[in-house]
This record gives sequence, C-alpha cells and structure tokens, in this order.
Amino acid sequence: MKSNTSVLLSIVIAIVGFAVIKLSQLTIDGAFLFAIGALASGIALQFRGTKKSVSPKKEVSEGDFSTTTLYVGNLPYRANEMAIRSLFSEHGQVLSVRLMKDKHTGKRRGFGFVEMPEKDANNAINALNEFEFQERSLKVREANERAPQAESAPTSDKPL
DNA sequence: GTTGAGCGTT
Repeated sequence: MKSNTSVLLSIVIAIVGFAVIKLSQLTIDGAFLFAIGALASGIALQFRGTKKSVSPKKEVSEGDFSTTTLYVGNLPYRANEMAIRSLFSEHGQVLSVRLMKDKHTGKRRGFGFVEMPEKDANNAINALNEFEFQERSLKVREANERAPQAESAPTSDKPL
C-alpha cells in the first residue's frame, strides 16, 4: 500500500528532477543520472520495506485464547515480579505479572495480578493457592474485573 | 526503615 505510494513519489521526483535539470540548462546526461538515481532509490526503498514488513511476523503464539487474570495476595514484600513470574511459569505460561505498588510511596502493597490462559490459570490456582512462598502462604484466585472502564472521552452523553 | 487484609495501571 505505502510502497506503491513511495514508488509513485520516486517516479514523480524523477520526472520533476529531470525537467528541472533540463530547464536549468544542465547536460542531459546529468538529468538522466538524476532520474535514474531517484528511481533506483525508490525501488530500493520498496524492496527494503517489503522485507521489513515480512520479518516482524513472530510472537502472538497463543493468539486470542481466553486469558484469565489471577489475583495473588499475601505476597512477601521482598517478592519481585521475576520471582512471581518464574514461580507461576512452572504451572503454565505467564502472560503478564503486575505487582501493585503504592502510587505515592512506591512500596509494594503485598499483592499483584498474574495473567495466564484459562487452563494454566486453573492449574496454577490449584497448585499455588495457599502455597508456601518465602514463608508466606500465597492466596491465588481469579481476579475481579478491573475498575469500570470509562469508555473513551465522553464528549457528550446522549442516549440515542 | 515500618505493616499483613485486600482486588489494579498504561
């Protein structure tokens, strides 16, 4: 889509450059060189863009499988996200780990959220709930849904 | 630097 535009742009630049150089009483060879150079650069850019557009096609190994957010409570204050991630990774794939910290002081509040696929989530709950982690009994359950998401910017509240 | 039931940010 955009590559076509860039090629078109390069062609336009080549033609315009050709005309300008020709009008500025330079040699025809110079105008040709300019035009060819512009075209070549445009084509080269298109090739690079194509290759780059093909390469970033990894990740998304799970696709849009149903994910469950787990609430993890009674965490030791010295626990960090890496430890929690590695601990939950032993019972399923961990998509994300978030240990909630106080926004004012930045200190950990002792609980967090772990996002996993549903099957792994149940497995992790059964395996890690009330599991002794660093002298603390973990509390793992399904997390309640996040705060009522304010839908975008309410410019005008009008029920149709 | 502390504390110990709980459910939360781009």
